[in-house]
Amino acid sequence: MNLKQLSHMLSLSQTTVSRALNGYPEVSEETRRRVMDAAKRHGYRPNPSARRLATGKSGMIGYVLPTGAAVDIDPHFVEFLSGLGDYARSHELDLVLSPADADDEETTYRRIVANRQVDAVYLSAPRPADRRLALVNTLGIPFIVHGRSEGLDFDYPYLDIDNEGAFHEAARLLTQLGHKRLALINGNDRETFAIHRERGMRRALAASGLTLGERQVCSVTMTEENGYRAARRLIEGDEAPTAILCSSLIMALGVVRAVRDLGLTIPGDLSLVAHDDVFPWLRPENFPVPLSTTRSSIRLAGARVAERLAARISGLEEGARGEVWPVDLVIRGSVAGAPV
Amino acid sequence: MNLKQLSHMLSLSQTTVSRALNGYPEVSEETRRRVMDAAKRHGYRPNPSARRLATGKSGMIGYVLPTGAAVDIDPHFVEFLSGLGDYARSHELDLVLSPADADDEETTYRRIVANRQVDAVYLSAPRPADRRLALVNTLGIPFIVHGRSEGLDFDYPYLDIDNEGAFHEAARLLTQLGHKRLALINGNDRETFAIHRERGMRRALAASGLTLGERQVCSVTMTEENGYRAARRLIEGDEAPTAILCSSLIMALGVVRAVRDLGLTIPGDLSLVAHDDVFPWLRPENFPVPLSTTRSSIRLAGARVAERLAARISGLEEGARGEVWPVDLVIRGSVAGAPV
DNA sequence: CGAGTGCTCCAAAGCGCTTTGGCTGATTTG
DNA sequence: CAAATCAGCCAAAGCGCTTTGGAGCACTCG
Repeated sequence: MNLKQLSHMLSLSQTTVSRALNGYPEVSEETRRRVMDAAKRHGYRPNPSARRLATGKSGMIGYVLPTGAAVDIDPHFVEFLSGLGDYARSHELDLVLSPADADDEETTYRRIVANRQVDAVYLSAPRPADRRLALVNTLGIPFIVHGRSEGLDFDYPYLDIDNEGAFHEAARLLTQLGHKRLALINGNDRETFAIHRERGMRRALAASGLTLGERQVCSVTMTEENGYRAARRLIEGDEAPTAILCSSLIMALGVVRAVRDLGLTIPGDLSLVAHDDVFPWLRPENFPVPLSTTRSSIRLAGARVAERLAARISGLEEGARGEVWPVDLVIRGSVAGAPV
Repeated sequence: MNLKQLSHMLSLSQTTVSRALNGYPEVSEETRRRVMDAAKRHGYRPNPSARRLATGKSGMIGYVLPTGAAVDIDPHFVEFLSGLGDYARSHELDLVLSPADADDEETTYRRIVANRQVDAVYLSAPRPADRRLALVNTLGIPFIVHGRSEGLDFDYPYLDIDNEGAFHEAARLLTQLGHKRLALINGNDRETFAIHRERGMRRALAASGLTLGERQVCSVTMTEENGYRAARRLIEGDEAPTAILCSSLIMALGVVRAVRDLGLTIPGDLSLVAHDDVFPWLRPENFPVPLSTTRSSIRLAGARVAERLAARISGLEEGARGEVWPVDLVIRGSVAGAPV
């Protein structure tokens, strides 16, 4: 069933039918109703390729997926996707994942924009002075960044959580509990979120006249194993920390294992706070000792990004609005006063 | 730069240019070279919407993503995606995720097929007599199933791992070690993979004259928490098992925690084997006691599915070929003889 | 009463590509 | 040597939709 057939059986022109369906004003309400009715009854659905060809719009949002033998997609991605999908579903938006060589995402961005495959894109895991943002910005396609960059000479729309504030609060709590030697097990410190977390932590320490030594900061890919290694290195080094901030629950698993292996206890010997993106399959309250966290649902962020993307596509949102969500600090059993 | 412009500057017809570019034979080699050259030099790229409209092909593969407030996307998905992306990237294939209400995926399948949005689709997590397969099969779009269904009156192409064999082997090992009371912590038993695993396990037990009681089998969503609960229920019940098979590493985390909470040890009091899909961020060898596993890389499966999908699209693969991959049984410290 | 004003609706021109059905001029073939 | 064949190219017809530029037809108003 296509437009031609439909309009023919209604004895109307394709123009009128098209307009009726797309809510244009120059068609009478009665006609519109008739058309809508017939369309529904015959299950008419406009062919998206044709529409795209005519309008240039696709009803899809894009994401360039860095891939490669050595590249692992972040497990956070799937939760973000859940949220995105939640919103997208109710608006008949599809998501196009364009796999790209992790070393050369630019070509892919150019391609999907040139091809008009998608109406908008979102970017994630931005770095300071991220070239992708500059590219996408000049390419002129609507976009939203999940996270923030830094040191760019233009503004852009983003959604981020207050990573700095979160780790500031967490560190402040620990210093208030008397901890003097803190350490940070962070994610990849080329990404802005990690930089912000470190910054927040340093600021809190500075307020108590403390500092964070170079050796008290680890920056690694967020795996259980890396959490374990980092924790061992920290604890077995001189100046062993009495409290650790950790950038992910998965790494926290490794920290907990390391602490156990070393015969220490949480929170007796070590206080631990980790960031929780709220996974359904791994929850901080179920850690051997319930884990204190800075919490922010990455899933909700996904839904919000989709919502804003949709708004930008339809012209409802414009400009470079940045949105920063506060992060909850949730205290559980894994923190205590500094050991004496 | 579009076809018209390009053909004009070459003083050729659009027909000829199009044919030259698409490798049709009715164009001389010299002309072809000239055209190819000019196309590359001017960075000509055919507009995919136009091409799609004309050919009906899109260069994209589709996946219907079940979503909903209560629906969590399986974290395995992201690893599968890594593999899929790896292959897709090198073949300029994009992946379209169409979010669907988890209770009504059919509408979405119909939509994406009717719309010709994608050239092929893949389905995952099939159930016995899965209606989606029947639907997709009659819809006539190329597809591949990751996993298998059962009880369907037609054949279909799939890629699966030997779940039954894997759990058969694992269970056999345990019985050989003298275990008499085994238990299974399985995934959702409405999905075929879970059924196969249980079947394999029962078969192995039967061979030793043992059986698996109803109460020795748990079927739950694969989260850490559910693993913990299931383990506690099993161990604290009467007829506590001396060995547990577990369908995922994430649940195994919970099992380990439960065992600890109860003051027991692995493998002294309980032997544990889990299925490992090979996540980069959680590895069985890094469990407190290195975990024995049945191992199969879900990432490789993703790549293979993409490869076969591409083959089907271009007509290189036909028919209902099923492919079943063997699963490695990897013995580590978490199994031992049955306690006396 | 004639011009102006809305309101509906339509024919036709794209959007950029592929593909069908020729049309040429050169080469073979009986 | 006329007829058949063939390689190489082209014009034009779609694919199914949106959108431009009117057209027709009441009505209103000075």
